[in-house]
Amino acid sequence: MKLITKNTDYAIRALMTIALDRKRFFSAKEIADIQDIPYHYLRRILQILAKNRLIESREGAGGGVKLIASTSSIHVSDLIRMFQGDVELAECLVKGKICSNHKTCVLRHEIKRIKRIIQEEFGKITIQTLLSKEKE
Amino acid sequence: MKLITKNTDYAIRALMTIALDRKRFFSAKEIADIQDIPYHYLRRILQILAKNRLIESREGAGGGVKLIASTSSIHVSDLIRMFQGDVELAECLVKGKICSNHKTCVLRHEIKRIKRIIQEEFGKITIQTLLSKEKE
DNA sequence: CATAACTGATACTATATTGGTATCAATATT
DNA sequence: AATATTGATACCAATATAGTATCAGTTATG
Repeated sequence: MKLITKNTDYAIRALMTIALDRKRFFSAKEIADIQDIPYHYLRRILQILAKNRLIESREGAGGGVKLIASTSSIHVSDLIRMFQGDVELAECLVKGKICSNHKTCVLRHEIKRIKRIIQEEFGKITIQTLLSKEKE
Repeated sequence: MKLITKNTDYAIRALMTIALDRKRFFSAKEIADIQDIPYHYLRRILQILAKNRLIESREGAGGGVKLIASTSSIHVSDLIRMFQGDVELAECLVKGKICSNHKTCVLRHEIKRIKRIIQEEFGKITIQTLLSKEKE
């Protein structure tokens, strides 16, 4: 059971890296080197973060990305949603046949409840949290 | 994010089905028909449940599987472990290079905590629970 | 203004995981 | 002997994740 995939993980690490200096632009290459993330893969991740307005990018020499969202407003749950899709509502299988019967729905209900918990827990963790705990 | 995969789901439904009559043997075909699960796939799942001593199987005509574990002793967390592997400890990437640095470990720590919670929550749900809630 | 250092967009490939099918031998019932 | 079953196992398909490559466009700077 995998809660966090590599792309989410890379996104978190990239954000933590550029949070260290909010003023300047970090190039993808620089971040990739620091965090040992495959360059091209990271580039795509950064593009997604940019589209979601967490970072701002600048093209051209001396360009790169810089953080625009506040570290405490970036919740890990948001990143998971961005990169792994939302808490997928386990569909009631088999053309409604099963679902009309209560059996599976009980399970679905429980799953939904647990997903809500997970969402909440990951919602408590922000880039800020991670950075501050790191210092301790 | 997928918490429960189809094989776990099928296993749960198969167990709920055979729990309805603990005395007799249900053939894989019968269960597959009732629950609309692909026959061959279900067969493999039943073999795993048998190896884990949740059900007992009998070969030959009139054979099949029957429940031997008590419904309240079968926790969904166990089934998840059986079919989806255990709470995978997100390995500290990149040959220790990253992990020596605290950054990622903070995240790993949080993930472990959340996995523990999930494990606990799924541990609260048993086949018994599902069957009784179904009746309400 | 040419060049180098960048990102945007996008297409492609590789690998892993999950879901599903098929087959044959062995066993029990009738 | 025929039939209905499981055991074991190999295979294939679909999907998701991870990673690579390329080209066009942009900006800084010598």
